[in-house]
Amino acid sequence: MSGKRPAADDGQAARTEGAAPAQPRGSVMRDVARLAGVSHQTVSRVLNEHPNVRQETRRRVLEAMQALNYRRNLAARTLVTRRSGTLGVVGLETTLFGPASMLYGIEDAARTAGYFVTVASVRTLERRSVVEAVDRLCQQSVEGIIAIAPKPAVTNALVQVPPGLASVGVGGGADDDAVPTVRIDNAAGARLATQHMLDLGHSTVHHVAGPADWPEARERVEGWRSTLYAAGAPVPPVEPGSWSAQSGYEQGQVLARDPSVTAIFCANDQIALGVLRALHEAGKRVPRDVSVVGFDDMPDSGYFLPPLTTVHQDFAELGRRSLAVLLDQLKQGGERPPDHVLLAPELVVRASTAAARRARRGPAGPAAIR
Amino acid sequence: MSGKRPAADDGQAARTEGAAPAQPRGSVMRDVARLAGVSHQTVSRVLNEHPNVRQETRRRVLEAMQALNYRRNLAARTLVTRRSGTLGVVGLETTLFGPASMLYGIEDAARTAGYFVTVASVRTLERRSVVEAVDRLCQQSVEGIIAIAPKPAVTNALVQVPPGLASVGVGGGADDDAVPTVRIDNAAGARLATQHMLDLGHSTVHHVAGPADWPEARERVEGWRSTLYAAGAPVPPVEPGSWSAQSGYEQGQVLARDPSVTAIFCANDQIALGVLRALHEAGKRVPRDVSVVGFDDMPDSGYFLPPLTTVHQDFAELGRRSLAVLLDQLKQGGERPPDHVLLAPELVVRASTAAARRARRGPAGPAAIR
DNA sequence: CGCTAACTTGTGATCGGTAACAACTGGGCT
DNA sequence: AGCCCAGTTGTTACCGATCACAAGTTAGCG
Repeated sequence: MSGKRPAADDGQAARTEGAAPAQPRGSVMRDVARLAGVSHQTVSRVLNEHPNVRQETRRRVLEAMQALNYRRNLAARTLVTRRSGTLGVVGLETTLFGPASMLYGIEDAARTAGYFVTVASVRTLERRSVVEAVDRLCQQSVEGIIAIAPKPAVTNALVQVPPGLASVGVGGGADDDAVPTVRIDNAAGARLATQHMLDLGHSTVHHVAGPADWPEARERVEGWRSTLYAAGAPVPPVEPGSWSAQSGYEQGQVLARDPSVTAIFCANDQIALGVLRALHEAGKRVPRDVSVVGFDDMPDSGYFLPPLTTVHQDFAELGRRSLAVLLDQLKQGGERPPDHVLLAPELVVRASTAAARRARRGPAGPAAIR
Repeated sequence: MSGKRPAADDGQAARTEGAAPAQPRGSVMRDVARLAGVSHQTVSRVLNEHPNVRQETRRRVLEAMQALNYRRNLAARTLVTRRSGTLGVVGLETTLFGPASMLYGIEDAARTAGYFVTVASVRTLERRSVVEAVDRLCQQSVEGIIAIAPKPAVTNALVQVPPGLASVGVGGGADDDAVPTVRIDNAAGARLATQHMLDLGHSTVHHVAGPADWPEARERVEGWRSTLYAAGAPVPPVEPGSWSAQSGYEQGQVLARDPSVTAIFCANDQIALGVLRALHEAGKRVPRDVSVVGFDDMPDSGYFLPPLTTVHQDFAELGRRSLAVLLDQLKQGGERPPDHVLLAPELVVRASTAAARRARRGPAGPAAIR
C-alpha cells in the first residue's frame, strides 16, 4: 500500500516538501538530497565523512538532515557493505555475577568502538543450543562473536562459525587452541588464595569446588592442588558442586564437622557465603576457628559476616579486553590468531582469614591466643 | 521445468555450485534457486511457508538449502519488509540483580516469540544518554523498545520515540501515564514486609531506604509509611541511601546504636546485608534483638546470617510480561495504550524476623506475644 | 468443448543505502 | 593555448530479500 513513492514527481517538482518536515514514514536519503538540492550520493558522502565535499555543500546537507530528522537506515547499509556494525554476544542466561558484568563490559567497550551489540542467550551450555545461538547471530550479519564461554562446548561451537567472522571466547578455561580467548588466570588466583592461608600457618587448605564440567572450576582446583603439593601439605579430597550458596552450605556442613579443617578455599564467593553459614551454624567461628577465602569479589563480599577475603576478578576489564581482541581480528581481515590473553587476579584480604592457632590436634592442645 | 534456465548458466558458472557445501561468501537465495531448479521467488515462498507450493518442490528447495548451508540475509529482508524482527532493550549498565535478571527474562521471551534482542546500555539514567540509546536502537530499525527503566527520565525519553514504534518500561515506578509499564507493586511489597513485623509485635519498624530519585525506592518508603500510619505506629525518620551493602552498613551502624530499634525494613537485600553486618558488629543479635526484612529475594538471601526474610520479586516474569505488552502493541499496529501491569510481590519468611520481646520501653503498652 | 477457478510458478520492481565510474570544474604547468 | 590532475558532483548498477502481478497448468463444470 505505501510503496507508492512519487515516481512521476521527478526533476523540478521538488517543490513538494514546502512545509511538511515530518514525513509519515521517516525520511530517507533522497528526501534529504532533494531538500539540500544535491544528489543522494552527496548526502552519502557527507554522512561518511568523505573528504571531497565542499564546505558549503556539507553545511546545506547537514541542515537538511537536521530539518528532516533524518536517520540512516542501517539495514540498507548493511546489505550493500556487508558490514553490519554489530557484534554478537552469546551469553549464558544466568545472573551469576561474572557473566552479567562481562556483558556490560563488552557492551560498553563496543559502543565506544562504534559497534552495536545483540545478545543471544542460551539457557544451557550444550553444544546444540550454543550452535543455534551462533547461527542466529550469523543471520543478523554480525561481524564478530564474543562468547561468554565458560565451558568447552561453547568455544568448540565457535570453531565452526563461518570463516571470515571474528570470534573470541571470554571467561572460562582454555581447552582448545582454535579460538582466541580472554580469561583470568584461575590457577594463579587459586594459588594466591591457597598460599595466603598456608602462609598464615594452616597445615593445609580444604577446597569447595565448582561444577566439574566448568574449566574455570577445574583450573581453580588445579591451582589449589599444586600449591598444596609444592608446600608439601596434604591434599584433602574435593567434591564438585555448583556455583551456588546452597552448594557451599551443603559441603560446608560436612567440613564443619571435621575438626581438622582450619582453612577453606571456595571456588566462588557465593559458595563461600554458604560455607560461612554452615560454619556458623556448627558453632565454628570465622576466622578464629576456620579461615575462608572466596573467588570473584562480588560487590557484596565485603559485607559478609565476616567480610570475605577473596580473589578479585576484573570482569569489566575482561569484557573490554575481549572486545579489543575481536577488533584486532576484524582489522586483520578475519584472521583468527589463537591469542590467549590471561589476566592476573588479585587477592583481597579482608576479615575471613587469620593465622592458624597452634597445635590443634591431640588431647586439646593449648590454644595460643593469637 | 528446467528448460527455461539457460540464462543463469552463462559465463558466471565459475561460481562453483557443483557440490561444494561451503561457499566462500555464503550462499544466497539465487544459489539455492539454481540448485533446486526453481526461481528465487519459489525459494522465498518455501522460506516463508507460503501454502501454495507443491510438496515435491518444497522438498527440493529444502534440500538445496541444506546442501548449501543457506542462511537468509536479514538485512535484505528488513530493508524490504520494514520489519527487522528485532527488539531493543535499554538497560542500565549495572550488575544489580534485578536489572540483570530482567534482561535475560526479556531475551528469553523474545526468542520464544521469534525476535532478536539488541541492547543499548547506558551508564547513567540521565535523559540525555537514554535518548541517545533510544536513537541508536531506532537506527537499527527495532520494532519495539523495552526500557529497563527505574527512573522517570527513562520513561520520559520513551515518550518521544518515533510514532509507530512500540515501547514499554519495565521495573521502576510509574510517574508517567504516557508509556505503558510493567512493574512490581512496590508499595504492596513494603506493606507486606512492614505488616509482617508489626504482626510480630514490634511497636514500629525502621526503614533503610534506597536512592531518593528512584521511584521504586520511593514507593517502598510510601508503602512502609502508610502501613505504620494505618497501624497507629510512630513513623521514624528515613534517610535515602544507595542500593549497596555499604549504604546499608552505614545506616545500620546508626540504627544499631539506638536501643529502641527492634525491626528494620531494608529497601533491598544488599542493603539488608550491610545492616546485618552493622548489627552484628554492634553486638545485636538477629532476630533476637532486631528483626530485619529485605526486598528482592536474590538467590543468596537464604544464606545470609541469618537467612533473610524478604519480599520476593519475580524478575523473569517481569521480563516476560513486558514483552507480552510490547507484542500486543505490535499486533495492534503501534498503538500505545497506557497499560500498566502491576505484579504482586510475595513475602518469603526466613530466619531474620522474630516476635518482639515484651516490654522494652518504660511505660510502653504491653506487646502481645504473637 | 469452452470457460472459469484454483493452484503453481516466474518476472520485474523495489526497499535505501554504497561503490564504481563518468562528467564537469578550475587551477598549475609546459 | 593545451594538457593533466585534483577536487567536486551526478549517474547508474547493485546488495538480497519480498511483493505485486502475470503466466502457465490442472481441474471442475455447465
